[in-house]
Amino acid sequence: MPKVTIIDIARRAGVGVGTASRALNNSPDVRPATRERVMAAAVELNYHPSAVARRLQGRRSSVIAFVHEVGDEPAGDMHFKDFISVLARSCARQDLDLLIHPIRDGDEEFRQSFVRLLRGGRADGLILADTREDDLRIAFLSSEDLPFVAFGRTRSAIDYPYVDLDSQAGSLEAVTHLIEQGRRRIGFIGLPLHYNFAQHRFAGYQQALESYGLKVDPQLVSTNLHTETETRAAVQAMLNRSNRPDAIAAATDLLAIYALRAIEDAGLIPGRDVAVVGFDDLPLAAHTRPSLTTVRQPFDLICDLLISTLIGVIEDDSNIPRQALVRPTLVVRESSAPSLP
Amino acid sequence: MPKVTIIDIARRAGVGVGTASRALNNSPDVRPATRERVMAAAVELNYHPSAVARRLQGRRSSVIAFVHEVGDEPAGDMHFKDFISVLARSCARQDLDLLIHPIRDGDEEFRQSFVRLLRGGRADGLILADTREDDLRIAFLSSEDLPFVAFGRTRSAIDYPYVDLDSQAGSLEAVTHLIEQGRRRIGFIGLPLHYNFAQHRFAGYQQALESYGLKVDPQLVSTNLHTETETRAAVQAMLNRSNRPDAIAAATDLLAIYALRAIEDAGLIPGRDVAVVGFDDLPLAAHTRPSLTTVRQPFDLICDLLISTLIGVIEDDSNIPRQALVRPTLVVRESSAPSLP
DNA sequence: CTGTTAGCGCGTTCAC
DNA sequence: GTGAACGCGCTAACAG
Repeated sequence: MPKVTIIDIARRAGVGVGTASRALNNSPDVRPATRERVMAAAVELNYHPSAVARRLQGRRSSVIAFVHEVGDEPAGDMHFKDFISVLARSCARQDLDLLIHPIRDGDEEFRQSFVRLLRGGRADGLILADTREDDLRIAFLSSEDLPFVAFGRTRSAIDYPYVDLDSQAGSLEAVTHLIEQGRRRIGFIGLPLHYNFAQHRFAGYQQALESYGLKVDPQLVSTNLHTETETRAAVQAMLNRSNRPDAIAAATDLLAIYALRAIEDAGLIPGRDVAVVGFDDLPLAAHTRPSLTTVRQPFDLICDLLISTLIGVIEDDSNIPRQALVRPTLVVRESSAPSLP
Repeated sequence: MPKVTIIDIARRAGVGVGTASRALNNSPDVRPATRERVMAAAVELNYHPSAVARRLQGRRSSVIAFVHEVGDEPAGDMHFKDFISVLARSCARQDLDLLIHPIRDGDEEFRQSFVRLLRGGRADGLILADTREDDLRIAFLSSEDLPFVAFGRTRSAIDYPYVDLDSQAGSLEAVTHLIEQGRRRIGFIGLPLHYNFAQHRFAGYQQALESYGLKVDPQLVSTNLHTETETRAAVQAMLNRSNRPDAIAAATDLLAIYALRAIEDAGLIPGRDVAVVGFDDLPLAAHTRPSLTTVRQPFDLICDLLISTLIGVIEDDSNIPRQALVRPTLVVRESSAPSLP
């Protein structure tokens, strides 16, 4: 079966290709009757316009690439599938295709592939995930003036487009919630601080305590956690102190879940004796026992912002803000019950 | 900065566009000296060929789409990121771009988008994940004669291209390993059997027992597990029987990890009193305590096969087998220690 | 309102 | 060996 082009449907409808094109793209200047005939011809011949030809001709952008790093975090990434799916849906709404482009952790060969992608017209813009403190990719893209938006801030000096979760605000809200539940000795378990969001989440914790006149007890803070084993050990250590915490704020749901278990192992009742809050609202979080109070990232909003921002950058539209911060929402569940009198 | 095309570099090198093209694509009929000049001009002008124009002109395929379903499994999908990353690398090796195309669980509107993708030239072929027993997408693609390859068999009557893991063989090997370690009463915990791989994994378990003349005790089999809670309850029930199992085979690492915990909770030592094997070799599996014996999916091989098969289908190359079954490998760790005498 | 024509950037004939 | 010309499928610009 030969490929059916716009010429075929034009002939079939007895019109010129120009008219056919206009009819198909519902341009206003077409007589309804003519449009009908063209549309009919299109379905009859099972016509589907070539996206490639469209792009060559030089119209609107049509594909963007999602760039993420792939390292070897032992915990996998339970977010990824959901996030990418939401992002893809956001793209679809804008009639954009989503390309996936993983780069190896620390590998610096991204330059070639970025250029190939963008200059070669395979994609019109990049969404950068897993941003680091000093991100070479951002520096490179900025210097080459290639269109991108980062998901996550860095502490780079350059002013680049990004969308980020306001982790600090989320953490602040979660810990404030603990305090309002009557908790006073609140510990913190976190990821290595070279992740920006890890810093922000820790900062929110500090801010919450300070605003209530509570002191941050260094003994109750552990911020360099990687594995489950490390985390449980850290929590255990806190619990063994004579003046043990009555609540623990975790930088991540995963850490929070480990904490839940460690608390149980120590013979205490998580949620009652020691309250716990997480961060991320993994699908898992609603199913733990006790279910986990946590901070939810509004993926839909983030993805929409990511795309609209990127489009703004691509089209050089100065009306669209180049930066956006998204407030997360607190989801209260069982693990943060009020403190017993 | 204006877009630099092949014409620019031709002029710059003082040759015709034809020659420039040949030089760039290292066609044999070009004098070395000429080629040098062209190449030099290309780097000088920072030239990057337009992938779009290339495709329009009608050369080789350049992008394939990965289609997956997104439902609401509570456990997230810890595989996804790794898998997609490996797949993307396989694509990159073939100079292919990878498009991501999620469809909602059970949503039947995929037809339009598939056609738009394939007929519209946005992608040249599809990789179908999350295949179901009776998969409408496969039926549709086959009937429309659109190029695709499925990751996973179904029990469809149609003969379609697929790559799949030989789950049964993997499960057989794992359970055989348990038996050889001296285990005799082996339980099985599995996912709902409407997943094809769930059936295969269960079948492998049965096959192993039978080949050693052991009976499958229905009391020791639970195959409709979803959540951690359900799984722990199921394992607990097995453990409470007077004649408790001395090993448990799980259809999934996640289930296996839940089992590990349930065994601990029952006051038994996992790996010693009750051996456990999983399936998948999640990054997590090496870090549990005891570390988890499991069955590893060779992602690299699977991805390469997926792509080569798909290319075969696209190019209608009858030399490339349309079906492939990949044997997984057993990874022995601590959770399957020998049975005590 | 509609038909015709000129590119978009490239690979590929076909003559030289 | 190399240059010129054509066509991939489509949209935009210009005539009618």
